[in-house]
Amino acid sequence: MVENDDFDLQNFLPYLLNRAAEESSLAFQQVYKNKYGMLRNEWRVLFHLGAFGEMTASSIVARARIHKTKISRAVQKLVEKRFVTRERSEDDRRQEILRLTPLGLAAYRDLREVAAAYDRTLEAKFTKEEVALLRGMLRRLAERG
Amino acid sequence: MVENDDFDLQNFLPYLLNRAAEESSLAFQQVYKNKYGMLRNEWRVLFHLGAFGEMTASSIVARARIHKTKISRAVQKLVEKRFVTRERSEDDRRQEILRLTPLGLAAYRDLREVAAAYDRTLEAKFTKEEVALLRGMLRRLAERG
DNA sequence: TCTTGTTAGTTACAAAACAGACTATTATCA
DNA sequence: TGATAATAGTCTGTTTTGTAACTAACAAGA
Repeated sequence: MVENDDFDLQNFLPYLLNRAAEESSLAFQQVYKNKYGMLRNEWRVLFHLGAFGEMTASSIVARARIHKTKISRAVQKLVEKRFVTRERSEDDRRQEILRLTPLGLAAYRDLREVAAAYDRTLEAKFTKEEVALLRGMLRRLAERG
Repeated sequence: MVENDDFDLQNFLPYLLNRAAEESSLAFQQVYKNKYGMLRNEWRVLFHLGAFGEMTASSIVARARIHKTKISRAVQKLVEKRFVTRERSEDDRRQEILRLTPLGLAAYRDLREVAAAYDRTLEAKFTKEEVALLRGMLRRLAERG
């Protein structure tokens, strides 16, 4: 029987990452959920459109690595909320060009401020160097494969 | 509409943490899902029982910070799979004492090996010092509040 | 033209998560 | 003691997600 008393669940990186991700998402989640009735995928789409300008659903899929069915549903909700418009592309009529409405832009700007402020409170737990290292490591862990 | 601002979604810690958590959970998830038909909360319960011995549902709730309805359902599934037994406590008849069966223990040991090996491949991306720092930071981020 | 294949996005149905009500048992305290 | 609150755990109805099939538009070769 294989014994491995060195293994500790509390040190298992996927476990720690999940716990940290869940806990650190809570406070921000309260805001976009209570103030704008959004779900996680909705603010992600909103932020992509706010940050990168008009995009198609598939370009958001490629950039955010969220499954296309989630994007599809998030876009539907955002259109219902009048935060986003969609227009069929002339170049390729399969594509829909997504854009923020003025209402969506206002929500984006508001939430972006909230996110930036919240990020600063998270960063304040560590030194600048630690935060930079953490971001780099998280990026490597988030890579495919 | 690309705006000039200092906030970058790609640097937002909750976003990075979620991405890293999702990506780093995938490979291990394949194993406990395909090999044992388990869900995330099921392996978490299994690992708690394997690591700490017999526990009640509420002590797992306290330790793992998973909602009690999730624990309840995970335990039901594990009992159906013959990995776990439950016995009503004599001291407090509201409580149920959960224990791994020999089958459950074997699954735990197998998955623990897989987890340990997988953790080593994640760690191999960084230096020992970086990994230690990462764990410390993730723990602080996972703290309440 | 006629396949055959690819891509954009939606839909349908099952699986799973979430939230709150609920039962049963124990604890507290006037 | 009796009233009230707290705790352990389950159940139920509603959302949300996951998976795969689907429509529609484009593309490329024979």
